[in-house]
Amino acid sequence: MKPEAIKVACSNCNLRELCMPMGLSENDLERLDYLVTTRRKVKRGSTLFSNGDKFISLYAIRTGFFKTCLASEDGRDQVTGFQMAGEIIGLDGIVNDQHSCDAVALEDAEVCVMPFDRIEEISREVTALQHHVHKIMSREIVREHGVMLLLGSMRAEERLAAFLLNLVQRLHSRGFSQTELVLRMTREEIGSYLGLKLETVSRTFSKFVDDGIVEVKQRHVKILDPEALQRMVNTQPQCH
Amino acid sequence: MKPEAIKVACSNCNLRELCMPMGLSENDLERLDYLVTTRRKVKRGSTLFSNGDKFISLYAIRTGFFKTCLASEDGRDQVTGFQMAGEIIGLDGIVNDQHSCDAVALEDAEVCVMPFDRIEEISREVTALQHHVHKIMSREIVREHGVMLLLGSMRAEERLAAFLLNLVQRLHSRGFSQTELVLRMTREEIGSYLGLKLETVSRTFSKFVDDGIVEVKQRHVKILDPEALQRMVNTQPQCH
DNA sequence: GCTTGAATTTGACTTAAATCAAATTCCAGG
DNA sequence: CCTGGAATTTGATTTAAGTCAAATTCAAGC
Repeated sequence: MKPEAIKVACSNCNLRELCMPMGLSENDLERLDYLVTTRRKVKRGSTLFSNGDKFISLYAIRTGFFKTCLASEDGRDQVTGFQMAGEIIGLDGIVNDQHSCDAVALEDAEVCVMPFDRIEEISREVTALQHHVHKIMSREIVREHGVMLLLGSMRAEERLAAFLLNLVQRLHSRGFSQTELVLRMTREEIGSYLGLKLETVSRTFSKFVDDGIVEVKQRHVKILDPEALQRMVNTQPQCH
Repeated sequence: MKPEAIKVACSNCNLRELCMPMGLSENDLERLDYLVTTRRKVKRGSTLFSNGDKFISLYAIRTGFFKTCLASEDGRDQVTGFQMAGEIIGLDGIVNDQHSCDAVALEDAEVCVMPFDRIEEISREVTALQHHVHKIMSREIVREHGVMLLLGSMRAEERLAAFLLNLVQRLHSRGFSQTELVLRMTREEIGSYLGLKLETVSRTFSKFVDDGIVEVKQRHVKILDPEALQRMVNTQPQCH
């Protein structure tokens, strides 16, 4: 796995607004260019890092789509998240200096490699970066709270609705359509993330189609009635 | 809510090993005493902070027991964690400068108030603190991964077994018994955390008692067969 | 353009947990 | 010590999702 030896500059990357703190001075911006040492390409299906790997770097996703998943000793497998361009991956590794999950590319991807000791070094000097790192970690904690709410108290339809809305919202903030998306993952991976079996995911998609809420052609999804999805997520099922 | 005006020193606190980084120089240790501005007492049943409150400080729990919970717009409620002495609470607030969950004391408690701007300031100068803050946040992320696995793929018995083992393990590392514990929360709160209804929690406790795995007298639990619990967590149900 | 294996859909049936309901136990406060 | 409300337990029943199985669609490689 030979890292590409491209010299990289965050300062003129078009994902800057997603990865990096805003409103930096010229001088600080220059410092940040030293965060990313190299880029690394990850082929679809291969792992960026695996459970047990030594933790060295965080990764900013430049292109492509990842899943992170946890495998317990027995065969159980839980997808803990799906990550797309502009998002940071690898935070799980900090606490024990080794990764505790697998990060698998669901399509050919490229990431910016940011050695964590360098992140720590620069954030001692650039306050905006320090804030930013803290916010990224806090955001991940809050996201996971949301997933706990989903897994702990929602029914299958609500889970899938929340999942679809979350995906299009993130895609939309990256300039993609608010109503159409291509799923990068299988029904089984969606199911693992949502705590459902793949058959249930498939059936729930079919139900949405019957109800005229979405159109589904394989992995292509068009959302016809976003409000209906939103209502499912917001509304407690039925109060008897 | 008048904060107590006690001068506080982490350097001779007996929870130091749980809250604070290890192996500091005399000099650095002294700096850390400026982290905690005040202590605050929280009565059983009242909140340390609520969803929407402005985020100012992290809190180190000195005594007592908390739950954090998320309330969605509809009535749904999800307990996202239980926290005990030596643990840090409030990380959810960093990302949006306001808290996104409620922290409720389940018994009379006292916390050390650590203004976050001061944490950031000192961690720019004391590298060990910087590392420590990062590790604490990463640990929370990894903990939540584990909860996702639990909620996404475990059956009721496995969830409760994992819950009990986690509690005694944390209590044990605080010098308490490895086999006996007093639950600080109701069956309903346990259920909310585990994604189960309170009746299911109660039934599962009863089953464990029938099987001779635990003794339960109200909130007092004695674990008779920890290995049995461990097997439940480790072992995939039955492979047909 | 076939072929093959993977992914997906759909149906029939089962089951774990939820729901509804009632009885019991336990405290906290008068 | 007694009382009332909350917490807990237990039982009967329902239901959402899981399981098992088969058919269908799709996509990648020859």
